[in-house]
Amino acid sequence: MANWLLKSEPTVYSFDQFLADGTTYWDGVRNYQARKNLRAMKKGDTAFFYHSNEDRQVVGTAEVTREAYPDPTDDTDEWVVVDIKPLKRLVSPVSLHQFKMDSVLKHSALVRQSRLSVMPLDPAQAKRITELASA
DNA sequence: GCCAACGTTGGC
DNA sequence: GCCAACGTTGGC
Repeated sequence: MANWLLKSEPTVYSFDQFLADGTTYWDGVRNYQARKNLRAMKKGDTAFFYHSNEDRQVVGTAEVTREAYPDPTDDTDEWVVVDIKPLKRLVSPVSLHQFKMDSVLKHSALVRQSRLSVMPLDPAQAKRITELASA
């Protein structure tokens, strides 16, 4: 089972809204690398939910419930979405600053490729986020 | 609000 | 196919 990180601006779509919705499709991806990652997501995979801009921290987890299918908000049929449902809110959110300070997480795509919105995490990185989140 | 990083577009 | 111009993202 793979681990992913999804970015969202809290003013556009927050984790609170996601919890209220119960499920959502992850739309609006218009970047080839992000699309490649979306297509690689499998049902049952875990995704960490990161608030960009104002918040700049990982605030919760989600599970992939449906693999990539055409983005309903896209007329060109070129882009895809996945369905996800919330798992839980983190006890302690993990900030971008913590990522940069951490010997494992500083190598993650979140730090190295700040503009990528859908990115993979390796097992060590996912484990480390979980550790920090429950501390 | 500014700016760096980076992706896309279009002229040649 | 190259590269300058431009637009967008996201951290600070």
